[in-house]
Parts: sequence; structure tokens; C-alpha cells
Amino acid sequence: MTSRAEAADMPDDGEIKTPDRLRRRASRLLSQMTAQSDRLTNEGLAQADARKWHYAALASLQEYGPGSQATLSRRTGIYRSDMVAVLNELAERGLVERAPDPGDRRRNVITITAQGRRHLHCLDKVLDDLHEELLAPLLPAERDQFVDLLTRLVDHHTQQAHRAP
Amino acid sequence: MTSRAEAADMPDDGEIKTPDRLRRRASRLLSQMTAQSDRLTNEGLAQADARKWHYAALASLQEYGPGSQATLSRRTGIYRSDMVAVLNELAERGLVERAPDPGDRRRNVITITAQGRRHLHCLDKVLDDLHEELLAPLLPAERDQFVDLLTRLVDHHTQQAHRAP
DNA sequence: TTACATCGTTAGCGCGACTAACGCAACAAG
DNA sequence: CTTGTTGCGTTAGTCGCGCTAACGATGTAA
Repeated sequence: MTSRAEAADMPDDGEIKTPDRLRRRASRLLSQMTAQSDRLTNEGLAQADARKWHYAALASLQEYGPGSQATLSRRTGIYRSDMVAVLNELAERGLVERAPDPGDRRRNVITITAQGRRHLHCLDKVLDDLHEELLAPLLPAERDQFVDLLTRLVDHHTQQAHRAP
Repeated sequence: MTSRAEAADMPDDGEIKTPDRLRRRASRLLSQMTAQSDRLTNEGLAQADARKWHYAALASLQEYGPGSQATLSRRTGIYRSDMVAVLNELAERGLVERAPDPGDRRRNVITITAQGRRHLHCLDKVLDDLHEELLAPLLPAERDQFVDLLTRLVDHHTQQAHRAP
């Protein structure tokens, strides 16, 4: 019989007693934080007529150079099947060029255009602001460490996943 | 004033300003990490015939006592509309009891059963293991700090969100 | 009474992660 | 040359989560 809090009528959260295994679970915290992060990101990118995937594709093109759709897919983590639509949208806007690879007729070679680079630069600014807003409550040193810890976690788990198949 | 690269027209960046900005963005890292976390969590909970929402509902019931569906909804962050199905599934399994509130005929009072408490205890063990697996690459001190930083971030943003409407 | 707020419930949208399956092209082995 | 395997682009569809809209029934306040 847990007879501590009756709360039969109006519990109405005012002060929480911190028994807290709901609030300190990494999985839950990550979900909540990512929900917020995604919301902000989508909001910001929507004002630039873009989505997260657009940014990932463009950035990977600029950093690692042109490549086939499958290559882009591996670089960004976007699935091959979803890449199609992303590149359609980017090509429609003239941010990217899709040309058949003469050396391998199965492939398309995707290249970022000048307009694409301009757009990417704009998106970068948006995301920089968002990054700051996201980590606002942390001190500069803490932000770095947070990013560092997260990077190590992600690296570890993606390595792990890549070793499985 | 950021006087590094002006980039009024052509944002050159050969190797001056091109770290992996794809890999160090908090939003992207969070997405990837949460994807992995969610995958593991769902996998683990599936083996106990449960989902994340089931755990959240049960844990909140045990920690804060019985309450109406709307109360549970506010405590867990699960939407009222989704709570229905969650409680249906929990009630089907006999983990929870749903009874009309005699004091307010709009409400249902949700109570966790003995079996529900047992099940919750089991889920807790599963999630503890997962928590450890998730943070495996970090040292104990780092894990604490990671959770701490995350908690502060989440708190800040949920406060922010609660002040908006 | 009128007006508004809250509750449980149903239905549906959008998005991100993921699978299945197709047809085509490349390539290596027999 | 055929045959099997592998990789490619594409289409379609699944599933879960977060979220909105609307309903009828009930409670509360003007």
C-alpha cells in the first residue's frame, strides 16, 4: 500500500518529489530532446524551403564531392529509397544535377550546382543559429563536451552496427 | 564580429572552414543517437510484450499514484488521444484498472494493479540494461555528466515550451 | 440559461526509419 | 555465350511517434 500521495482528486503537478526513474533515463531524455531539436530544425529549414535531408545531401556533396545516389545514401545515412525523392526535390530547385554515369550505366552522378552551394551556405547559417538555440542553457565548455560525448556515442554505435551484417 | 569568411558570393572554403559540420551538429547527432536508442529500446521492450508508452504510463502510475487519463497524459507527455490505446492495451493485459470516477463522471480513474507493478519491475530491469548498453563507451563520470547535461537541456526547452501557449 | 472548459474517444495527417520487390546493368565463372 | 551474383535506381508500402481536429458528454462560471 503506497499511501504517500493521495492525489485522488487534483494532483496537479506543482512540485515533483524526484523519485525519478522516468526523468533520468537516457533513452527518454534523448527522445524528448530530439523531438524538440527536430521541431526547431524543421521549422527553421521550412522557412528556407528545405528539409533535414536536403541539407544532409547538399553538405555531403560539398564536403566529399559528387557521387552516385548509393554513395550519397551511405554518406548521409539516408536510405536509398528515400534518396530518390530528396534528389528529385533538389533537382527541381536546380540545387543539384543528376546525370547518368558514362562509366557505369547503372549509376547517376549527382553534382551540386553553384545555386546549390549558395543555398547550402544559407542553410548552414540557419542551422548554426539553431545549434546555438538548442544548446543555449549550457556554458561554452559544456556545449563542446556535450557534442563530444554525443559524437563518441554515435560513433560507437554506428561502428557496432556496421560490424553486424 | 565574425570576420573570418565573408562569402558574399562564392563561399570558397577549400580547407579553411570545412570541418565535418555534418558530423558535429547537435541536431544530427541527437537524431542518430535517438534512432539507435529507440531501436534498442523497442527491441528490448518488445521481448517483454511492451512499448515505450506502456512503461511511461506504468512508471508514472507507480510514482505519482492513480489519476485520470488526462493527468497521466500530462505527466508522461503522451497525448490524450494516444493514451486511450495505451490504456486499452494495459487494461487488456490486466496491468491497469480503468474505473469511472464517481466524483467526476467525465473522468476515468486509472490504477496500477499488482500484476502491473510486477511487470513494471521487469521492464525496469530491461531498461536499466539498455541504459548501460547505450552509454557503454563512456566512463561512469561521463555518463553522469551526459545525463546531467541532457536533463538540463530538456528541462530548459520544456519550460520554454510551457511558457509559450 | 448561456457560455465556456475539461474529459475520453475516434479519426486522420506528416514525417522519419525501414523493408520488399522490381528491372536494369556490370562482372566473374563456368 | 550463358548463368549467377551483386549493385544500382525506383516504386510502393509498413510501422511508430508526435500532433491536430472534432465529437459528445460532463462539469463550472457568468
